[in-house]
Amino acid sequence: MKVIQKPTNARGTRDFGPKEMAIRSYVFATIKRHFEAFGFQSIETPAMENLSVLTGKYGDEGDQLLFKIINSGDYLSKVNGDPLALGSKSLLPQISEKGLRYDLTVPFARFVAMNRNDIAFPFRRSQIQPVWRADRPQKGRYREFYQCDADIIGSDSLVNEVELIALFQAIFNSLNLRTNLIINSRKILAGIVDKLGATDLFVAFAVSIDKLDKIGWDAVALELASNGFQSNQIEALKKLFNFEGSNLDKIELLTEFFADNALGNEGLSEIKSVLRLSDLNGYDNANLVFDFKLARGLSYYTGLIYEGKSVDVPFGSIAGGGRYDNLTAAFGLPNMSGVGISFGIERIIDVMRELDLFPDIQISASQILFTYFDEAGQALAINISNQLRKANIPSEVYPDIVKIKKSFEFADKKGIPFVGVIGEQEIKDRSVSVKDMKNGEQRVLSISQLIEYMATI
RNA sequence: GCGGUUGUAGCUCAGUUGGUUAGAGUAGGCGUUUGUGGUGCGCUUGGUCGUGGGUUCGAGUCCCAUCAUCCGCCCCA
Repeated sequence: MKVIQKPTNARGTRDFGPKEMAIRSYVFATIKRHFEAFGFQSIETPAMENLSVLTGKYGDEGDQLLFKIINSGDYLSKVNGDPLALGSKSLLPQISEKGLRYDLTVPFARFVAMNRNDIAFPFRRSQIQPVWRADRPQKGRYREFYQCDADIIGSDSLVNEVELIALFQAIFNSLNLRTNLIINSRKILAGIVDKLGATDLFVAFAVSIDKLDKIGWDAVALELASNGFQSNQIEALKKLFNFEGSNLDKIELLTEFFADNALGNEGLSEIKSVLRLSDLNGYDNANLVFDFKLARGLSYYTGLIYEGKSVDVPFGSIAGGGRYDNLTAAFGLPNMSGVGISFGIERIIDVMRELDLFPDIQISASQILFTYFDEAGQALAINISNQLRKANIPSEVYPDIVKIKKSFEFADKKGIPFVGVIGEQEIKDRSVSVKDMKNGEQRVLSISQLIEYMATI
């Protein structure tokens, strides 16, 4: 038969074979373990949401990256007017009412608004599910990827921020990955433009400043100028943003800068509290860095924001989050402040792979493969295999009567560490010849001896 | 959405200024005398050269379009 079509993955998506899954499971399990240790309760939400839930939460850019699902049935027949004349923009709402989730936070906000009466606040929820973005894929960027979210909603205490920082540190400590957790407050950024008398330029300011590390001050200054900043304002910003120093030095600098600016000072005192409470944790490979350049894109953040980065591999951020005060208001539940952090497992894995931090991840497979020469051997193999499984020893039976060499090659290729041979003599004695594939040693064991032996491996 | 890169066997790639039946390594299959794998040796399957047009006596090679890929930008995990 001729293959008409070359099979490929949809753009920006990947398959995960057994080897990748072993790695992924390990990272997922680590994250999950810490989520549970901090008392987060896991939930799941559907892959698709009504577009009304998703749109308008991520800014214009985000809205464009939403995957829309076309309505079922003869969707064109229900369109009001000539579809072609309408144009994509006005046609869209008529032919699509659902979309794939873009992150886990907005669906969570919907969940909270819907279940407000059943939830004990403050609610700690964790959620590990894939999200989809119609982005152009490139290095470290996919169209389908998992997020691992932990949020605390229904409390505006800074203790929650501190807890999430501790969670961040605990996870990367376990993964043995050196990271910086960069923190800032949207209030500080807002305070800065306030102080300069450029309050309405906040968004342009945040976007440009965020790029400072990447493109350098001169390019940022140009961008600021083209966005309407005056040269004296840019001079003032230059002084702030070219400053180098410790967390405390930066706080000192800003204290002076803000003077009587209420918003800026509020942000600053939040940072101070968080730093003070977090200093007690004592994790040494997850540094806490206050950096008032950090802006972050998602438009719903209102207070403290964070971003985790690998120290050794520059790869964009591998975790991020912040406080959002009004997210559930869009779903009819006002005054519900929340704070969350999201771990980008795809990038964490990419970074760890780069650093070769997966030393002895075992691909799960059977511990022993049974092979035989005839139907009597086959029956005994099935029987013994089931006895082993009852003792929690993964095992499998080679499905065919073949040259024994073949089944040994199979075990070798699959990484099964033991092969049990059941021939005439073994059937008579109800025993198994067990070969250790690593060193080639072979011994004859009774069934009960085999179970005992395999259990000690 | 914008700019660039690359598309030849399952995978990694070669293919000389367009010239006969398109190559290698690796993976796969068979064998190496039949109750024993990893290295060796021998044989072997497998490609309408991303797709569709065009130029030419002749196209894997040149031109156009299209799709996919990877890398930047925007934005983001």
